[in-house]
Amino acid sequence: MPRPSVPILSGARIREVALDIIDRDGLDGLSMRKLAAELGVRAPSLYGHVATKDDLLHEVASEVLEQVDVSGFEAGDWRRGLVESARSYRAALSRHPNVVPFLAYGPAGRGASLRRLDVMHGALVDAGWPRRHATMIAASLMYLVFGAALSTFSSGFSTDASVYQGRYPHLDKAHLLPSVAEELDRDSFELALSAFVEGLELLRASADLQVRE
Amino acid sequence: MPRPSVPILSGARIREVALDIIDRDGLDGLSMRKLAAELGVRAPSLYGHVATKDDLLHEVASEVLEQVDVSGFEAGDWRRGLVESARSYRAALSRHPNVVPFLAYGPAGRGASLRRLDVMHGALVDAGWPRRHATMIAASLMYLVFGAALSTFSSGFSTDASVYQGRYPHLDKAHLLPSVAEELDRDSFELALSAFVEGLELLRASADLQVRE
DNA sequence: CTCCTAAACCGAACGGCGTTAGGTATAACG
DNA sequence: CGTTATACCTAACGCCGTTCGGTTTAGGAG
Repeated sequence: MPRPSVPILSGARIREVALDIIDRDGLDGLSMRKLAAELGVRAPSLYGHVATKDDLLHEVASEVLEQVDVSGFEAGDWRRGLVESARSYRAALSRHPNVVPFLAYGPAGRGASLRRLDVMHGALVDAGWPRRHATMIAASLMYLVFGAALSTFSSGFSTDASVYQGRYPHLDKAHLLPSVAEELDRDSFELALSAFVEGLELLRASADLQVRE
Repeated sequence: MPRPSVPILSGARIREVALDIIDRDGLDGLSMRKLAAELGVRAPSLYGHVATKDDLLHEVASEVLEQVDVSGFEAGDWRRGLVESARSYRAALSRHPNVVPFLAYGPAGRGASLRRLDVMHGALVDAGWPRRHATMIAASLMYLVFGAALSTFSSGFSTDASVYQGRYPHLDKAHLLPSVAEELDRDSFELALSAFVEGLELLRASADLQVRE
């Protein structure tokens, strides 16, 4: 058991299995002992590769966010950039929804995430938005994206139909089926996104903002 | 110490101190033993009043959300209703930001929270929005509100100015001061909110949606 | 006034957690 | 071939949520 001929563990493999467990069992379902067991190893061995569980979670979260693609801004169209980036964020997060609660504890305000925000900010400024507005627009998009990722809505609604029995007369009940809830969540996101971007365009046109086309 | 003449514990007092601890020490800073100690009691005694820690957290979260006021819809103006409800949500959540990560685990899809959504939904339908749109608009507002509550932006940015040293050329650095970050977060929220509502109005006017004034 | 029951707290303990200290066998290198 | 650093291990610490089985007393019944 000591010093195997070929190392069992590596940072990458640990992160991979950790993410698997989180996807399968939820954020609370991940323990260092379980993670070790699934790697064929005992818990303390992990600490040769990972400083702390919290560190590991940050690394996993970063890997998830690494999938986000903000290249939609490259075409020079800020609206298209916003829409496509938002969709990419949502896609990355909804691929691993159980990671989102961890992000809620306060994001890794560093690394790849910041780099993406920097790209967005630069593109918005290039499009003529004032720097402060660029910052606010980027922040707003994060609100939308992370809020949607919480899936507060569908996952909170789709369970336990009996609760609804005559109690909430206005709410329609179609979203009780998981598949419908999922579609509703996607449509809601698209609605929010397009309304937001259209609203920005309106603001740009109406206010004294000189925004380059 | 058994059976004091006047009971030390009550559900309300437990929730109150629990929320204090969460506000002060964060969500992870709350343990049943610490909570008991601050109430002048031992941990097992809590279980006479609370089924489980998770239950307690749900109760505390519900109390926080109880502060949300959706009466803005009563005037019959759906836009004002949306804006004022969103502000009320944000106010309630930013009063207790450390509770938000718990909400991220999946909201209590029941009780007061649903009742509020029902009010919103009803008001939107009364204003002429199709039921499905009403549902999506309510969901979108939740995205915005909870996303903003994560404070992903300012709290993630305002720390550790050294990280920025020349690395993210486009991001301005004004938000590194906490007070500025807070203001920026508020302004970003207002921007997102008004852009969203204006975008909805645009959608209402342009599409084949017959919405009553 | 007494008896009884139920309430409201307690100590001890269980299993699980993240993490550290110290040990051991082997792979890799000089 | 000897040494050293590697990559794993066992044991243990202190914390956690929670359960069990007391123990004392408040509050109502006769």
